[in-house]
Amino acid sequence: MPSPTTSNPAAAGERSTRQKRALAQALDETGEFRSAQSIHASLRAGGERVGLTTVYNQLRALADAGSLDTFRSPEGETLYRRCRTEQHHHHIVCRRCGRTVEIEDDAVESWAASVAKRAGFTEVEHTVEIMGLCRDCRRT
Amino acid sequence: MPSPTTSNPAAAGERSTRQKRALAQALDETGEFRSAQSIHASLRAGGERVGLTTVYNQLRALADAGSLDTFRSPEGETLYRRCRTEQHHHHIVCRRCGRTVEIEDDAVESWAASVAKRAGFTEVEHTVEIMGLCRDCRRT
DNA sequence: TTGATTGCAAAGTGTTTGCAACTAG
DNA sequence: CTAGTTGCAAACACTTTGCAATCAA
Repeated sequence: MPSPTTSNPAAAGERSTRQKRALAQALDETGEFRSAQSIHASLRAGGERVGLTTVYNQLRALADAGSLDTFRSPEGETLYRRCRTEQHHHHIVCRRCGRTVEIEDDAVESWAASVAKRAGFTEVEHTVEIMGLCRDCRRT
Repeated sequence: MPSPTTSNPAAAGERSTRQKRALAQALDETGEFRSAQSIHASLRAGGERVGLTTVYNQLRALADAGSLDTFRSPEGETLYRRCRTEQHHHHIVCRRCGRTVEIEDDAVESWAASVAKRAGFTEVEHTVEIMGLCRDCRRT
């Protein structure tokens, strides 16, 4: 999306609600990737009264705003995690257990940029998916 | 009678049907990752009479048997591709007109390999999508 | 013949949306 | 007040399953 980014991060009327706070806390507690369903279950288990729809709505909003990293598990769930690095980055995903490792390496970034430029493309953006077997899943 | 070690994967009564053949051909034609829905649509468009259920059934069977690689798209679809050992190439896609340019550059290949190795992953494979505006679509 | 295969219809997932009630500012 | 939020219920998209009809060997 060639977004003319007219969106101010700390945008207009954005309220602080009990639900949002609970969700934010849940995300901070476990820095790992978690599914909406799982987060919702935890909140409920913890006594928080939050609707599943709200969890979905908020997670998507946060992800769209760039505050959360997302990735699809092999089982088909969308997993969310608080962003750790501000910069654009990629992940390696274990195709067996779904475990992910973050990649912070500018090499691809510049590679993609130069390759695109050479082909005459502008306003470039890219996605990279690396899959493999992690150490633990290596033998079986 | 001595039980013959039933360890042959491609064993028992497996039939050759029109549908299976069509599906196999579709998979061979485009060596890229494709969704079940997309494959089914192509088959239908090509005049083949194949049920969506059958496409799903066969793709899953083939994947379980290890004949197909699978991977989840960010949109939530399961993508299938015939297994292969040979390296693949990538494309840059114009997000406006859809024109694609082939990328021939091993840089990413080795980058992906080294990054994966550093993270302790094996049997690695990757996909790269670069999108942008091609020369012709640059100015509106 | 006979068991593998097909594919319609229906059931299941995870996720999104319509929208009336609710609430922070 | 009033626009941002909530969450139930219903809609959705993708995938799987039940099962009777079909068909390859």
